[in-house]
Amino acid sequence: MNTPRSRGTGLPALTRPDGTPVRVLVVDDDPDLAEVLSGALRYEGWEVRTAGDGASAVTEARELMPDAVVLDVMLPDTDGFAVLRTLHTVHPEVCVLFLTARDAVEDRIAGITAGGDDYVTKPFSLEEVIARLRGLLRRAGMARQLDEGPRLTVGDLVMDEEAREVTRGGELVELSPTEFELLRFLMRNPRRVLSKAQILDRVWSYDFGGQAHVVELYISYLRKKVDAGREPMIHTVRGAGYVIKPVTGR
Amino acid sequence: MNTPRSRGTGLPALTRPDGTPVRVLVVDDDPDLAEVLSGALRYEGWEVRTAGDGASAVTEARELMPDAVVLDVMLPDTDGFAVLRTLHTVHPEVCVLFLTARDAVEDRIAGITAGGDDYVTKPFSLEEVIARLRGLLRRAGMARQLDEGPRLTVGDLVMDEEAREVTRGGELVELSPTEFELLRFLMRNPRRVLSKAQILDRVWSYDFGGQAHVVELYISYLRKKVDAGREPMIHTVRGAGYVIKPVTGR
DNA sequence: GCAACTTCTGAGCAGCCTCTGAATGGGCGC
DNA sequence: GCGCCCATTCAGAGGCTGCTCAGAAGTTGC
Repeated sequence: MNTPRSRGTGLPALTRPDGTPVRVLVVDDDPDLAEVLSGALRYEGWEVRTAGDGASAVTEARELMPDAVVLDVMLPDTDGFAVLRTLHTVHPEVCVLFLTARDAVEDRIAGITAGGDDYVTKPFSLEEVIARLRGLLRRAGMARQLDEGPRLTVGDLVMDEEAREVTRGGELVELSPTEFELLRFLMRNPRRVLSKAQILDRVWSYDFGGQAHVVELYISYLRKKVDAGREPMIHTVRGAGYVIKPVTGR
Repeated sequence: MNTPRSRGTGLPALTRPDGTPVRVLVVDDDPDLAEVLSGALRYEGWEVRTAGDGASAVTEARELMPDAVVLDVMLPDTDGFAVLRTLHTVHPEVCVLFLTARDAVEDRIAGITAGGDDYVTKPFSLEEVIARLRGLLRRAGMARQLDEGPRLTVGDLVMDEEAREVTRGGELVELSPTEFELLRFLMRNPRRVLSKAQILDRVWSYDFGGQAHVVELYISYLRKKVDAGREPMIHTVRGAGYVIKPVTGR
């Protein structure tokens, strides 16, 4: 009860300095997407509210005083830039993660994100959004009390998220982007069996239409690189999914 | 917790002698530009306020007692020089960084800035503004506890910001202005993967409309000069961006 | 006003990454 | 022990990313 834990992951939750849950506001005019996002963020143990347009976003923000805002650039009433400015005048400390279409006018985004803010292009994977948000909050000084900082460790497997570097037993392991994200998801849930459906939902973009077969494929890629010639850390649970756990700890 | 760190970078933050964050006032009548600037400065771990005209600038300055002011020369009510004079009577210690159009009366600027202040011509890059501000504050005796002064080091790569000189393993490396600024940004964030979008935001002018392709190009220029025939320090992380790190450091 | 340099665009190319399909292997229920 | 089904792996197509070259346009300094 002392170290707060997020509901979903086995890791200590990322909380505010006073121990209360991180507060996030999700702003998107697509209710389905907002629902998926807020579900995933609640799973992280965070307090989430949603808004469908710029006006209610500002209202909600005033009331909730969120630590971070996930903000679609294209809104029915205004654009994200105006909302950002209002938010910052109301609450200068808030971090903003923008959601934008890949081919959207990137130069405008470029200006917006110049500060501590960040953006993700649609379609994104939930892991990516969560990772970016965690990065933003960490950099804003939110992570303080519990930090392993930006480093994930399972046994002798270490992932440095900022440097995007993975080592096993001190040896460098080179991973492709998807492999990296898959491993990150596994490592953020050590000793927990993750179903292929869960993995697909989290690691692949929400509009991915493919089969669960890709997960198997990428697990096999990971094994070749991470477990190669060593005591395996990635295990199959037949009919259920996959787990990662330290070799000794069993 | 002893050495204060800036929010964004892993570097020690530049703070006031008493350890509190540097305080900066941004004065520009373009709210978008003011927003981008203050975002970037907050990212450095500084305390920022903004003002849109000369009158509120003076009011804000009286209240905040900033260490530095970023001041647009063209303001709706007065010009920057009048503001400067008022500021100096209120608060003689303050440093001023002027923002000015390229073809503005440069001799007037030159006269004013003789007194230790500095100026940057629009359109500027955020890295440039930040570097100038750091320089001003350092020269005003703000740098105190930390570091290295005007020298950045990553492995055997050394950058002297004031002399605008770069050496690798003692050998001089000659760089064009853009190359220099790109390398500075990389070296201020060692071991951290920087996306092309991030790099564009920071190193190129805020009005640059071009593509991320230029970043690749300039990275290749840098490699030819910095890594030429040596163990490479600049690494590509496919799908993520670029990192600089010392060769030995793994 | 000329020369040297700097910056940026476009095109081509090489290699990597992702995903599909199919063949093979292995565990588990019956 | 048999057969089914789940899981693993291979091979290859296609797309995409990043690197480099060449050249045009703009800028600076003499």
